Amino acid sequence: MNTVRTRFAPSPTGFLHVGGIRTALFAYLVARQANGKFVLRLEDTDKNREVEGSAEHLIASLKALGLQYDEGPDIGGPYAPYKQSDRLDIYQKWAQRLIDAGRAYADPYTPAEVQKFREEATAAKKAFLYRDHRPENPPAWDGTTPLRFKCEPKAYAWHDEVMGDLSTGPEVIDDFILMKSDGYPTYNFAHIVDDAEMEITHVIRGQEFISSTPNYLNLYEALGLERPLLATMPPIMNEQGNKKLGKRDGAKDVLDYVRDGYLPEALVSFIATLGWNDGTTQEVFTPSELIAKFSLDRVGRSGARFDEKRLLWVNGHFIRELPLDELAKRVEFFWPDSAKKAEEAYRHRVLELAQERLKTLRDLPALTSYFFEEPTRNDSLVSENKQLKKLEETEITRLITAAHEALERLNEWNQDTIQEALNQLLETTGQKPGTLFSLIRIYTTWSPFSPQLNGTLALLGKETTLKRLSVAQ
RNA sequence: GGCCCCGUCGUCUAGUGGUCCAGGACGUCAGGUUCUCAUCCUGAAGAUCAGGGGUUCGACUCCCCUCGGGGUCACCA
Repeated sequence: MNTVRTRFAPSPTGFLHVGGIRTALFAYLVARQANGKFVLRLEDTDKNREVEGSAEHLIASLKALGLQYDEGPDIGGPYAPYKQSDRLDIYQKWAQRLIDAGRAYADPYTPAEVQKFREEATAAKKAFLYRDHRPENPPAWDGTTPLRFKCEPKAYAWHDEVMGDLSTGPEVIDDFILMKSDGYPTYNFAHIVDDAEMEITHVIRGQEFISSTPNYLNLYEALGLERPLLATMPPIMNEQGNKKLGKRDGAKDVLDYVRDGYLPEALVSFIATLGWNDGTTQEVFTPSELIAKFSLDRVGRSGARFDEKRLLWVNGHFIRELPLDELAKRVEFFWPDSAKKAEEAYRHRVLELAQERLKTLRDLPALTSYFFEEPTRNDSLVSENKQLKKLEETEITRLITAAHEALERLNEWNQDTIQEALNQLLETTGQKPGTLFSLIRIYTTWSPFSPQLNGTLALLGKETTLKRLSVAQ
């Protein structure tokens, strides 16, 4: 049995969004699961569309999600180079083979002439086929015109690892362009050559390629190549579900999700379960679970919408599952500035209180700033509070003062002693917890919400707590 | 328009002829955890399985048609 080799072959024409990353993820999982190799190949044969810096961006995105490849343009490998623009001689060689075999020929038409053929077909409500205009005696190819594949039209039936059995008639087979007049190969040609040269065993790609697959099958035959296993992914749709998710309608850069405080493993689990599940009721998967359980034949065939709400839930789930030490490392860049001066151990304890409240790491400052800096008094928190708005000003002062006194008497300052003091305070003041505790919380944090009161005060410390409670008068 | 693919709660999905008047999760709503937010727990609403024909003793599951959605028909990938 040959080693499984999968590849992710993006073109460096922009950032990597969640739709693209899923293909990469599945290719990665298939390779890891089989103890095979995952290859990154850059398909940079369209110099007009190439975007400066996007190759680096692509690489950074894969690494951010932990999809480490074994061979690639930046790390090399046994089948280098991994950038198509560095492999032009290879395509040239394979093109020559087709020419020699009489299976490729120079396109003698001007672009305008081809365009005219196309318009005629459209006017006749027919699909355009170049081969209907195949020249009888094409000139020798000198590299300045497109080189076309001389196809052999026929019906195909083939198996797709995800889509199942597919078939088409001969009417979809055409003389597509192999080499462009600028000397670069087309995707259609280059990927087949490269997959063969790089001994790729599984071609995992999006469904936009499904209709050209019969043409690829035809080319494999002409080249005498055994075709790899084919797996076609269903599209990821936008939130409205009416279009393939694309950059134009809100598909976000995966690195933006990381910057916004999403955990890589949450992104990975969420994206994997967009169209795949293991058949049980398990909803979230760690990366190693995915490697163990993933299978192409359990990938669904219909398009799935990208639901941010669910992603948020998955992210919160992973945040809560993280050991505190690990979470501390992950939030390093998300602390508010004021926290950076605080001691590590203190930050750790704040984080512990915040952990179950975080949906994204980015929520951290809003949830914890009052532990590190003096909060800004905001009386609307009192006046708009259901329990507190009916309290007289003098009553508020009385309660805060009483709280100050009761807490000031404490010799030991911890959650338990504080809770005890608060409980006694309920009795002596005759107030309900909903009133008294809310009031104390607001005066000590000036935040719309905070962790449980005794824990908050314990962490704030006696000095800070008393100071904030004496602002009352 | 031709060709190809797809169609189960708002969303992600389980379901491969009977155990499904359809299960789980997100979201929503209600309640509980001495206060808020979150977590956690409990419960509720929510799908005539796109529609119509078949086949069958019996169809979400098989076949056909219709409708809806998507993809493709580039010297883009």
